[in-house]
Amino acid sequence: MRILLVEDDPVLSKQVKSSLEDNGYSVDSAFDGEEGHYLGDTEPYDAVILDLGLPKIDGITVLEKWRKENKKYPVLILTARDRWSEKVAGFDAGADDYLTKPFQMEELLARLRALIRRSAGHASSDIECGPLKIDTKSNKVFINGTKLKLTSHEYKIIEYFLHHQEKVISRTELTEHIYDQDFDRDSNTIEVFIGRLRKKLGKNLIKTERGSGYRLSLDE
Amino acid sequence: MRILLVEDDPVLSKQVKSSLEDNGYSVDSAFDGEEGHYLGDTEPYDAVILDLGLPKIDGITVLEKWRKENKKYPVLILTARDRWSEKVAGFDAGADDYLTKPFQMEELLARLRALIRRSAGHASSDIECGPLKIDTKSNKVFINGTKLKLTSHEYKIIEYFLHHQEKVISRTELTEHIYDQDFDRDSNTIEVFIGRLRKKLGKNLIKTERGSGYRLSLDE
DNA sequence: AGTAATTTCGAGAATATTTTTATTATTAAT
DNA sequence: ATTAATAATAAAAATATTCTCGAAATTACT
Repeated sequence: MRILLVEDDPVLSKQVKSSLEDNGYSVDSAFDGEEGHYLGDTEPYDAVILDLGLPKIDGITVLEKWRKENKKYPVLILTARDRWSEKVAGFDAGADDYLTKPFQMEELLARLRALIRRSAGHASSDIECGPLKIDTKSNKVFINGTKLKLTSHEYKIIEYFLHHQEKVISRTELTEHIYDQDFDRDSNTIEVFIGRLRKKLGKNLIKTERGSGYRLSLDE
Repeated sequence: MRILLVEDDPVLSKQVKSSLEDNGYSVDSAFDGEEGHYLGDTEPYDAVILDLGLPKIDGITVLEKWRKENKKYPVLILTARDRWSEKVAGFDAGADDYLTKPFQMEELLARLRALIRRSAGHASSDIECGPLKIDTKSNKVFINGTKLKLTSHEYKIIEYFLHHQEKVISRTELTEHIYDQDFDRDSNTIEVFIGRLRKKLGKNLIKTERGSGYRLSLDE
């Protein structure tokens, strides 16, 4: 984990940096707002610790700039002042947390852990198979990057296939996962859906395993 | 946004709840650890405010249970005690923020806003989607820079959408996050609100995903 | 407090889309 | 070549969504 520490007091900065490093972080230090802003702009940090009272550019301004430039890393503001109105301003400028000096190093470390843990919770939800890609969060389906329009049952089916690539899936298995419980399965609905999916996705992604079911696969 | 407030002091609880509601949140209250744990387990909250000193089950234990059960909502811990070692324990149990009593309501609101937007992956308090922009701190909505007049429910809905751009949101999910606990919902309220929002925002921002719900998105 | 204005809610009709069924055509295996 | 399994097509049925209008509830105003 890489941290940017923007703090003008050289004693405190050194002390915090060394504690962070003891705890396994890589730390870059900046000693004024300008330097801090530049580093935050150009390097990919996992979190930033930002003092408010800084030479050259004020901390809040630096933060606002980053947010305007769409920097997403979590920012923990560190400050001597303890007035709540300033905290409110800080949060609304895009700060994720606030800690007032003097502080216990353990508390800083705990807040930092919480911050990083939370910002890590936004992993992608994509699954792919060759030219086919779905985003399970937005229920979107792409073939070679262009979005397809699928109905909700079509989507359920292709999602099930993508979760079980290469596996032969019987009509029964598919039915059981698409519908809840009881369903008269002596109709040809599944076949119809497979047909429609093939028309939309291209002929050769869903193979038919005669006698057993279907299989999603790239190779022949 | 729907909030769970777990606080045993009835005076404070009532006071906080009413402030939250004034600011557009839907609030469920629990008055001991057991009730709190149960609610947090069964209802989908956008954030939880949790007191530490609770009857029946202690706050930290409740939090640990939730995290073990994989509950993801952000938790803000509220406590009279101000010793950092307890804070550290709270964070490591999975808390996302900490506020010590007594506190300024504005600070609680600011921390809550930060928590919710961060958990949705947004850095600053302005969230946009194409021509649409909201300011979550003043609850204002703009389309191409001009301010819109939305009713409070309309605002709640569009805010939820903006926090979850591109995600398909079912009517149920929407209902659960807009209203608190008791609400029948076998009416077409959601559809009516969607209709009105589309009239105000323009037809093509809120897509309907037939069979699943709605989605806020720019592309087709 | 009483009244007016606005907002929310509920029901039914109109519309649009998806799912199912039925039928016919095609394919693969023996 | 015959047969069973699968695919394609189109039309019917089921379902989901939008719209509109008025009643009820809430909020704002005097």
